[in-house]
Amino acid sequence: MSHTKIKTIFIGTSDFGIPALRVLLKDKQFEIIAVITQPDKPTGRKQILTPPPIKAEAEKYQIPVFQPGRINNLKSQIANLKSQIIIIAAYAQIIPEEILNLPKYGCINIHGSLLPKYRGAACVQAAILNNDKQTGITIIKMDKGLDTGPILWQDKINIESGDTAGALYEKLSLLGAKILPVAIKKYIAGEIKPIPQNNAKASYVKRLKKQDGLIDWAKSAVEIERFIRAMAPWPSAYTITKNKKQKTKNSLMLKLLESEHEILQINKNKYKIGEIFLYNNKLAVQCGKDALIIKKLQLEGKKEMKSEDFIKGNNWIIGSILK
RNA sequence: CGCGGGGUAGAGCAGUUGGCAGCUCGCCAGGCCCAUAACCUGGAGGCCGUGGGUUCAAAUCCCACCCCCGCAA
Repeated sequence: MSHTKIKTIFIGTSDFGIPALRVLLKDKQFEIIAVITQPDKPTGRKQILTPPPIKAEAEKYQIPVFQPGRINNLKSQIANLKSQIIIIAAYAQIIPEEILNLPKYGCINIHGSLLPKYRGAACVQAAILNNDKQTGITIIKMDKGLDTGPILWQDKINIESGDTAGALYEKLSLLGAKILPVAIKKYIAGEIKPIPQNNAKASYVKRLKKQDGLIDWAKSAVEIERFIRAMAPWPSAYTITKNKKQKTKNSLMLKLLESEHEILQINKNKYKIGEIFLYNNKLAVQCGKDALIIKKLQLEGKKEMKSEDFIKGNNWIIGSILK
């Protein structure tokens, strides 16, 4: 390992990359010469122009920040920086091949799944949805494909039974920060050789949309419980219910935030699929198989609340059918 | 000026042709019962988000502001 610092550019947008960025900033073997992130965007209810989390972090350390609308436009400047390596974590833009080839050691990506499984954006959610017992972080050397580059390092993490996508995302973010410097150093020292991914085992998960959170009550309670965790905190699992005041509104969106499945010994003909009923004073919904006990929910325009509290003022909902 | 919902008892909600502030749950006391988280009776608990205005009279109508939330991003 040389005594000079590794000149590094960090590219990322969401807070997923923040722990990794911090670790690199503290590590004396790295010198972050620039951070590239998405442009500030209007966000929140007032549409206030807000910088991406990574930018806010970089500015604390007076690191130069670039925010190109398209990273391709920044090609020459990246070349001028003469970085030896580029780290990418959740940037939300495709990096063109010409840029990938600029740094001596190439571009390194932190990905939140055990590649080649779950290439793409919704990798964390996919692991929960598919009932995986483990997921992890894969450090790859990027090539022109989407998350297809050869693997430098991989580390696993257990998925706990109550893990939401949000919780898992955070754990993975920390895991990524832990293994990233190790992987890079070993790679630069020539101690590890990138291993090509087995494309035959690859799967791809596309970015989620709000609409993907719609619950299908015909599925089993076990599946829906998992679905709710996978959609939390975003896009969040939701269902549609008729409003009590049907004259003014047709329907309301009901977000389900936390639940537990329970195998109920009830007559199959007692409740219809999607029907809401009380079970031990708790809110329950009949699913295709078994029933789901709802613990926490949120009505459109309201704060999230425990289902017991919700019932106190909304018992009209009992007996209605969710679709 | 991005669109929209909301602030009423500890919690969740009703209550707009202005007219004594209600419901469910919880809480307190008593009763019933072998017993109870069940049931009955009684009770406490409110600046109706804030400040103005209209009115004999405002939770309700008008104006301004604060706070919370959904969509969107």
